[in-house]
Amino acid sequence: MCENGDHVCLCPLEGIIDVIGKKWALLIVNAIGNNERLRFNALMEELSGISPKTLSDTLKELQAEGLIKREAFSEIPPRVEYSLTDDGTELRKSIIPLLGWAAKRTSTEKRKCASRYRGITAHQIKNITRPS
Amino acid sequence: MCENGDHVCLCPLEGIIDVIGKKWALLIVNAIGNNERLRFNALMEELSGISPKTLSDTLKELQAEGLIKREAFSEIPPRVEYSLTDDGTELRKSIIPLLGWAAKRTSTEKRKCASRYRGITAHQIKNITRPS
DNA sequence: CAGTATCCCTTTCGATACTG
DNA sequence: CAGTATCGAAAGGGATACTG
Repeated sequence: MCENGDHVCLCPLEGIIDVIGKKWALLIVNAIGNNERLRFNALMEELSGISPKTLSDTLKELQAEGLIKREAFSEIPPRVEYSLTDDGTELRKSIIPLLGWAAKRTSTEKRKCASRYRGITAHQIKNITRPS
Repeated sequence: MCENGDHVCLCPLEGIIDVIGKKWALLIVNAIGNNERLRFNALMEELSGISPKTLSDTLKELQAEGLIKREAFSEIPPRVEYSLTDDGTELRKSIIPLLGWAAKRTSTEKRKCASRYRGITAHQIKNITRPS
C-alpha cells in the first residue's frame, strides 16, 4: 500500500465505501458480532424493518467480501448460521473511532438518536475490546 | 449517547452512513484537508471524473453537516474557497483505523489498489496526525 | 469562476408472494 | 426455515449545456 512519510493512501476507500456505505451492512456485521452466530430469521428480527430480499442480498455481499461466514446444516427444517470472520470482527472494531466522532456530534448538535434505526436491537455494539 | 458497560451505541450510524456512504464525500473532505483550502475548480481537478453537479450537491451536503466551510469573495471573477471545519478535520482523522483495516485486506487479498480512484490526487491523506 | 438546469440511466431498496 | 422471484418507487450520479 502507498504509505510513506505523512501520507496514507485512500485507495482502500474503494472497498470500504462499497461495503460500509450500504444501508444495512454495518448493522448486520454488528448484529452478528453481538450474538456470535445468528440465523436468518433471527437477523430479520434484530434488524426490524429489513426485507428478506435486502437481507439476503447484503448477506451475500458480505460473504463475498469475506466478512461473514455462512454455515448450512442439513436438517429438517433447514438451519443456517451466520458468524463473523476474523476480518469482519476487525472491521467491527475499526469503526469505533468513527462512532466516537459521530457520537460527539450527535450530542453536541442535539440530534435525536436513532430516528432511523429506532427499534433495531443491533444498533448497539457489545462485547468488543473498547478503546482506552 | 447510550454507552454503558460494554455497549457502544450505533445510533450515530444514521448520520455516518448518510455522510460517508456517498461516493465522493470522504474524498472531498480529504482533498480539502490536504490543501487547507480549495476552490471549486481546483476540487474538480483533484477529483478527476466528478461532474459539477455532483460536486456541487455533495459540497452542499457536507456544508449542511457542518464538515466544511464555504467562503465567497465578492470579486470579479468570483472566488469561493472551501475549508474543513474542526468537525471535518476530526472526521478525517477518525477514519484512519478504518483505512488501516481496509489497507490490510487490500494487501493480503492482493486486490489492485484504486482501480476506481486511480488518477485522483485526493486519494491520499496528507499532514495528518498519524496513529502510533 | 462557480456553479445551475436538464435529462437520463443505474443501483438500491421495500413490499409481497411464492418455493425447496 | 431460509430464502428466491417480481415489480416498482426513489435516490444517486453522470454528461452536457447554460448563466450570474
